[in-house]
Amino acid sequence: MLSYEGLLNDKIGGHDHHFENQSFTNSGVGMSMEEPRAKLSRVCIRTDPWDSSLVVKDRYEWRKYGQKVTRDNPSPRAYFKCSCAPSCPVKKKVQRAAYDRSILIATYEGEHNHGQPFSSTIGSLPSFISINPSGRMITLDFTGTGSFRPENV
DNA sequence: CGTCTTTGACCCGCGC
DNA sequence: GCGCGGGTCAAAGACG
Repeated sequence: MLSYEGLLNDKIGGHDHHFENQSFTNSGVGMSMEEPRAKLSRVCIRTDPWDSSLVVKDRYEWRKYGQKVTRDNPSPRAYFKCSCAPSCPVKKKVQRAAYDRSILIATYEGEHNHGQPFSSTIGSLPSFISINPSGRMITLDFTGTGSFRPENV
């Protein structure tokens, strides 16, 4: 499978930013100490800088539970939680790349406790960008894996 | 009616 | 001890 981390690493490594590994300190939230080490995955997604919403629809469903602007990035960072399962410890952080406002960096924290809502049996859906008729959000669906190219416009 | 998004405020941790 | 920053939760509103 594609190593998004590697790809992402290569891209970010060139510019180097404060997007390295975040100290996953289990503070404030008394979550189960099943997995002391959460899996961190970073994905680079190309999208439009005009996209007012950072709702990235991958193979899972996410529910945005917060948004904050950090000092490191002028762009707002969005926090997502897996809304597919009630006990999904997976969290996702999405933020626009500082070096390229047209690139979204999604940081996945943990693994899913349930199967994907979308059956990847077919796998005939490479990469698609679906813009909701409401025009309020843009959905990136790369169910096919590795179809998106963070480089070249 | 249910679901999801959005914004603000609050809390905690760390540093100095 | 105080300040800054980051992160999360909660409530309200909107839309399907």
